[in-house]
Amino acid sequence: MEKKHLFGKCPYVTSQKVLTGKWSMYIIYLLEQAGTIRFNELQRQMPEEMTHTTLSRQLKALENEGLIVRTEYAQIPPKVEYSLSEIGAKFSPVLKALEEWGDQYIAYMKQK
Amino acid sequence: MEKKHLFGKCPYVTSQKVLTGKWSMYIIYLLEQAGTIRFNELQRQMPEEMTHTTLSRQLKALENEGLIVRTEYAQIPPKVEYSLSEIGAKFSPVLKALEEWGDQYIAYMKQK
DNA sequence: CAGAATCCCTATTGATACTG
DNA sequence: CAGTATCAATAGGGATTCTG
Repeated sequence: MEKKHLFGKCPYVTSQKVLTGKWSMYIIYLLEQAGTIRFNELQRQMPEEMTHTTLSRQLKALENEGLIVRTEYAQIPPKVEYSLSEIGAKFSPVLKALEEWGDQYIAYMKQK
Repeated sequence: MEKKHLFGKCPYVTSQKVLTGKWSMYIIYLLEQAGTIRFNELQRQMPEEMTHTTLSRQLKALENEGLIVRTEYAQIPPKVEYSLSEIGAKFSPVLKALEEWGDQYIAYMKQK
């Protein structure tokens, strides 16, 4: 993923780029719910199947973008925890609005 | 684009799929601002260059997803207007939250 | 003016195997 | 456990050309 100059001038274009990853919104949501969560547990809680390769890449992308924090414990077997960064935590209102709209949208599409 | 079963159970996954298009957020934003807008005018107001082919595809995708309404006037030269649908208009709070967060994010990244 | 039809090209994803 | 490396498959965007 490796993006540069993500911070342009337009908040919409910027947000869109940050949220490019296919699972980014749900990852942020899970981190917000869990507070802190380990890699494998995160993978298990994803709504659809995904390989750890994919999850790993998305996490790294979000980390590079500054949204999440990765904490590695020097032990064997390895233990790595993820949580939201400060700016990542501020994404919360967006998630809230998104959840409400998403539910309305789902309901609306079902009735058709 | 042509997506099926966009309405799953999870509002986040659903939203993410709807917003997949590289320009979807900005298009919705422009339609919200303009109310009603013609194809070429829409293209001119996009923040970055994009061909009409690409814009056309994104608009069709958003139309298929029910977010926007396309009105065609039977005249020559053709005149087509786009506006938000009812469910599309309800996306407004998300845009608002997104704009705020995007600005914060841009400011945060600049200072680093 | 507002597309549709093509082709090309790249980014992203998925699958698999290997590692400390 | 939590990755990395590699390759194959795909989707999405961009450019060009043609149309009523």
